[in-house]
Amino acid sequence: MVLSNNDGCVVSRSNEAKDIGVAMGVPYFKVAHLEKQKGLIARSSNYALYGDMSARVMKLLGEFAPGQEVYSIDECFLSVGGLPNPVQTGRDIKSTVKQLLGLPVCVGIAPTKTLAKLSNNIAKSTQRFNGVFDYSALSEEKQAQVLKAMAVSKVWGIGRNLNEKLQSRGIYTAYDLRQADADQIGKLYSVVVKRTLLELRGEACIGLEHVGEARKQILSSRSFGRNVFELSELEEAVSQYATRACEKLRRDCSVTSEVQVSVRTSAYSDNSFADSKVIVLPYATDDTMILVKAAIQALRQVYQKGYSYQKASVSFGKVQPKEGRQISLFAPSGAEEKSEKMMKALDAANSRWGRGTIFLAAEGIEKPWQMKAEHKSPAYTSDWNDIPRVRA
DNA sequence: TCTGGGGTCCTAGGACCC
DNA sequence: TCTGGGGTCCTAGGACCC
Repeated sequence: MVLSNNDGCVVSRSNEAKDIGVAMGVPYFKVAHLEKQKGLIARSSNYALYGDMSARVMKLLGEFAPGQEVYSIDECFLSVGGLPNPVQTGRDIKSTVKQLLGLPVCVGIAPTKTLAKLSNNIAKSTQRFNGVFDYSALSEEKQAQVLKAMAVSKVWGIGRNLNEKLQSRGIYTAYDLRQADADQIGKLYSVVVKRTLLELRGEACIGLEHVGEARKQILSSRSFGRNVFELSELEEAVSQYATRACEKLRRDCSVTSEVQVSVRTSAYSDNSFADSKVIVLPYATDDTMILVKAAIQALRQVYQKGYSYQKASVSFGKVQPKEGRQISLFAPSGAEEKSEKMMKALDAANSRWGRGTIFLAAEGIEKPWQMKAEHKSPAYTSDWNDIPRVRA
């Protein structure tokens, strides 16, 4: 099983782990005894490894179709409309990824994203389809049958809340939703649910998004490895999170003028506290030093002595493209160029010699608050020191 | 007695996703 | 003792404009 950040919860399980009763999302400490009793193996999240393997898979998949949207670390949509035999393409995808990268993938084929997700779900869970399921090739009766067998809660876009509301109106399956009155559903809930309904009918309402569009909000947030009481330690953490967020910001070629800092105690604590504060800058920037300073300023306003803090986060709002931004009328002349050069040098050094090669002293050195990752697998594909040894 | 019409922008909060 | 992180979109309501 794979654990969330800070070795907190179970976020992914092998079939063997499921078989011995490890539930999705349970806190690690509640199943840790199974390691000794049943041979359960826990791994900390390893984003360097997953990110690298994901990039390889996505690059490969992109070669199979004219259009691609990378939707998450392990999913993408391909537009196969113009291809002569989508099912064959699906099989080719599966065998190529397996051969070149050693990873199993499943393919769902349908006229809309919502139906494609649903089809993928079937490809994954029904053995006899061998990992490729084509909804569009089914007769109308078969399609209805498939939708009747699918709980509405499993439909993409229907979460817990909507599921409850829909059930109270007698809508239990994907089929029930598809047959409902679209305008009425739109009025009762939202256009989002109406779109989902239309997509189930095969009417494409959610287009393929362009890859590489800049984010509108950037967040860096972590739980601490142990509880934190002192402002000085929170300042270190907030400096580090702001630094991370700045790296993301510059990678997107964006700037921000709004820095929000949040802190909170554990939600399970008796003496709980949570607050946040926004600092608005006079002009948008991507300069780590300016943004860290703003973050610390916000933190000092939000900090209250006497609480046992569990988590802090830094988020940038009002994120906009760097190109064409409004520059400052009052910044000292030459400051922009200087900052530009400094950030370039910083990013170049950290990219070449590894994150944290050059950092602000405000982040601290020892970092006793750093999150836990006590069961981490090696970064096999992204760190020279961790390259698998075939023979020694 | 009777007080317009047509917009935009912003924010907080809720819902969803992986 | 111990309970994740990072996003998106939509809506309602307030404030404001001419």
